[in-house]
Amino acid sequence: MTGQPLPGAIDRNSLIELHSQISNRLAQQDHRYTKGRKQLVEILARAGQPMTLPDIVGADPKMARSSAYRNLDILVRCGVIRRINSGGDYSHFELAEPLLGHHHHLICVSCGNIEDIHLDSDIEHLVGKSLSEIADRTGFTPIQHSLDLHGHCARC
Amino acid sequence: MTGQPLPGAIDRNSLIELHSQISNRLAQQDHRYTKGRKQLVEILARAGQPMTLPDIVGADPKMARSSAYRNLDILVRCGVIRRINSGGDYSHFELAEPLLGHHHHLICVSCGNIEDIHLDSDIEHLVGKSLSEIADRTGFTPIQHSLDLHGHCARC
DNA sequence: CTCAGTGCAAAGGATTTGCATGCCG
DNA sequence: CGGCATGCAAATCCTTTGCACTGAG
Repeated sequence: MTGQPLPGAIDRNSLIELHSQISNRLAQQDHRYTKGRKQLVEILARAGQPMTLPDIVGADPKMARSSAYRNLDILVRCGVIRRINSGGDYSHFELAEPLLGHHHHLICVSCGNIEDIHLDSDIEHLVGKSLSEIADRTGFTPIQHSLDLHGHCARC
Repeated sequence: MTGQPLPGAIDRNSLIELHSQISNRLAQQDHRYTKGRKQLVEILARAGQPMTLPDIVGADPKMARSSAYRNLDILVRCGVIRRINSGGDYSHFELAEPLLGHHHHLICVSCGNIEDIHLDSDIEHLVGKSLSEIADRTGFTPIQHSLDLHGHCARC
């Protein structure tokens, strides 16, 4: 694997490799990697940060809202995209961690914007160990953890 | 301050003291601590874990949904209750951290249930330091952080 | 009397779904 | 051809809001 994850998956994997990975994942679940789905991935990859549905449709106005939601849902189920519920009006979507690297979020409670941040790997390790101990103890099967900082962004 | 927070605020503060604290907070913002609001707090305190609106109204069927939402909103604004958007159909509500103590969540992606967990204080300290460094660097003003473990609970 | 709080009913709005059509394999 | 994928429109359903009424001070 490569080292420190960077904002925007485009820098880590060429788009071609990215699409190829995703195509395989979809195929495993009997889904096609159609033009609309490819387009969703490219928009999110280009943005390099979580986007709302209006953001996404704004980036490609000829994309139908229902198709966007439907395809995002499929991509989420296939582990390609992650959905973040910030509590604002819209959910946010970003490329999943296997593609984007493990990271966390700054969530602005005023404007609802979300930005990616990265923690020191030592701390990540400690947190991970701590959480898996708790999971063991309670019979919980972990998938992922989220660590978000809520507050006011520099502009608000 | 008292030591390690316990599940269920009833164990830490007698209900009377709890109500008194909350009453003051509400008064500061020119709100009354009415019967309905008191009832909300008692239901959440008794549960000792995050509840959805149906849970809450189920615990007191004569409570009107709209009043419940309205009062929860006011209590959230006054820092008495915290709202958690897990991504399921309903939001969850629990007593805020000043009353319940700092803690985190196990979120079941199957059944949507949320359970409180507590982390080792050393780790909390490291995470807190790390996050405030990031906040400083980016001009972000932190209010709180959330650290949730997503996965499947023992029953699912 | 005043005005916040309450409950009912209705509206709002993000997200989902039904259905006819289009398109890739 | 067969069946998934798409887009439009309509439905869903959690949550908020309008409005008349009640009750505490």
